[in-house]
Amino acid sequence: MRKGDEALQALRAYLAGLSLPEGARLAPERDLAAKLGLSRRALREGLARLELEGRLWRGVGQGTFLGPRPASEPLRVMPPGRPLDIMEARLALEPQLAGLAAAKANAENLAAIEQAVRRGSETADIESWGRWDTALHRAVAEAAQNPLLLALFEQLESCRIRGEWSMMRAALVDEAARRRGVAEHRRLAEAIAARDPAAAHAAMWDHLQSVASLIRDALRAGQAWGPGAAFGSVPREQEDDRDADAAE
Amino acid sequence: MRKGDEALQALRAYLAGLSLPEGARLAPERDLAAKLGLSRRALREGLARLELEGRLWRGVGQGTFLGPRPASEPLRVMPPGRPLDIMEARLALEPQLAGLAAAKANAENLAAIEQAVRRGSETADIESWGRWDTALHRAVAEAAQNPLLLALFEQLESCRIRGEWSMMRAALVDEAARRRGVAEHRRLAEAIAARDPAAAHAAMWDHLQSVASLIRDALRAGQAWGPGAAFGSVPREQEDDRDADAAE
DNA sequence: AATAGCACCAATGCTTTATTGGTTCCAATC
DNA sequence: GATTGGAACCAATAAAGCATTGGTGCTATT
Repeated sequence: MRKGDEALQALRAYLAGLSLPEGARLAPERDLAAKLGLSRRALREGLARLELEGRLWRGVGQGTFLGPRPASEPLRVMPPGRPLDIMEARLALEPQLAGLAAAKANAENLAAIEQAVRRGSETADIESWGRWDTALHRAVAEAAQNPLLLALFEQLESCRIRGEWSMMRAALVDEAARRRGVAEHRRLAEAIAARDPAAAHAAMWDHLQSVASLIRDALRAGQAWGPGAAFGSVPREQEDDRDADAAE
Repeated sequence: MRKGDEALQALRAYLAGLSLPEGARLAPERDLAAKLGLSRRALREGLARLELEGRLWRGVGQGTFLGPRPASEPLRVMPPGRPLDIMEARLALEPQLAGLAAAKANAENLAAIEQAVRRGSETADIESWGRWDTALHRAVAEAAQNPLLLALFEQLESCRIRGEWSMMRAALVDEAARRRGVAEHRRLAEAIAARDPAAAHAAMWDHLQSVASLIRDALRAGQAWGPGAAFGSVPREQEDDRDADAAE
C-alpha cells in the first residue's frame, strides 16, 4: 500500500492544482498514470480511495468523472405490480384520461379511437383483439392532450406488459368477455365523440371494472396472482371530469 | 386511382393468401412491388389505404407491419411539462390517491399526514412550507397503499421539481395563499382520518384547484410559462363524487 | 510480498454503412 | 392532360464496425 498512498497524494495534488469543476472528466487511467509518473495499478489504488470518498466516480467505457454519480439516471423502473394493483391504478387514471379526451380530442384522435374500436370488433382472434384493446386505451390517453398524463399512462402500460398480463388475457378472456369488451369500447368511443366527459369517464370506469371482475374471478378460482388491492368493493363513479373545457 | 385500386386488390389477395400473423413484417416496398408486378407508386397507394384502415402501419427505416402501431417504449424520463399541464395531471391523479388513502391508510400513514399538516402550519418560512407541502402530498400518495400509484405520483413529482416550479412557488405564494393552503391541507387530513373517501377526494381537488388558480393568475400577469393545459378557463367547482369506496 | 508491466475482457460511445419508407422530378402512356 | 412508371434523392432507423475505457488476471521483477 505504500505506492497506493503515494498515488493518492499525487492525485490530490493534481486535482487541487487544476481545480476542475464538478462533472469534469479526467484523463483515461493509462494517460493519467503516465502523466503523473505512476503505474496504473498504483493510480487505480488512489482512484479507488477517492471514489470511496465520493469525490469521483468511474464507469467502464465512459471514463472517470468528478462529483457524485449522476443520479444513475431517473431510472424509474415501475415495480412489477400485482394484477389487482394494476387495475386499481388504471381505475384511478384512465377514467380521468377519458374525461379529458372527451373535452379535448381532435379529429385525428377521434379517428384513431374509432378505428381501434372497429378493428377490435372485427377481429375474431383473441390475441389480436388484445392488441386493438391496447391501441384503444392508448388512443384515449393520447386524446387527453397532456404529455405528462400520457407518459404516466405509458409507465402503467409498461408494467402491465411485463408480468403475467398477456398470459392472463389469453387465459380469462373468452368470447363472451370479448363481446362485452367491444360493447364497452363502443360506448366509450361514442361518449368521447359526443364530447361528453362525464359519460366518457363513466364508460371507462365501467369497462375497467368489468376487466377487474374477470381478474377477481380468476383469482377466486385459485390462480396464484397474489392478494390484490382494494378497489373492488365500491363503485365511485363520475367525478370531476365535467367541463374539462376545450381551452387551448 | 385505377392502378391504386388494382394494387389494393392485389395486396388484399396477397395478404389473405399468406395469412400472416399480426405484427409480421412485410417485404420492403421495392421488393413487394416487383413480386406483385406493380409499380411502387401503385403499391404505395394500396398500402396507404390499408394503413388508413388500420390493418398495417409503416415506419421509415423500419418497414411495413401488420396490425396496430405498437406503443413506443415509455420514456425513462418524464417530459419537463408546462405548469398547467402538471396541474392538470395532478388534478387527475391526486384526488384519486386521496380517496384511496381515506379508505386504506394505516396508523403510520395518518401520523405522517398529520405531522406534515401540523409542521406546515407551524412554519412561517415560505420555502420550508413548500417542503412540508410536498411531504404531505407524498404521505397521502403513500397512504393509498398502491406501489404503482405511488410510483406514478413520484414520476409526476420528479418533473415538477425539475422545471420552474421552485421559483414559481417562491414567486406566487404569499402569506394569504399559505394560510389558505394550510386550511385546505387540514380539511384533507381530516377527511382521510375520518375515512371519508368522497370528502378526501373533494378536499384534494379543491386544494389543487386553488394552487392552479395561483398559477393561472401568474400566467395572466404576464409570466412567460407558455400556454397551459386546458383546465384553466372553467372554475369547475362542486363536484359530486358521491360514494367513493370504503372498500377493503 | 508488493509492484510494474502487459494482455485481455466487457461495457460504452462514436462512426460508418445499409436498409427502408417518403418525396420529388421527368418522361412515357393512355 | 391527367395518370402512371421509373429513377434518383432524402431522412429516419437500424445494424455493424471500430475505438475508447475501466476492470481483471497473469507473469516477471524487485
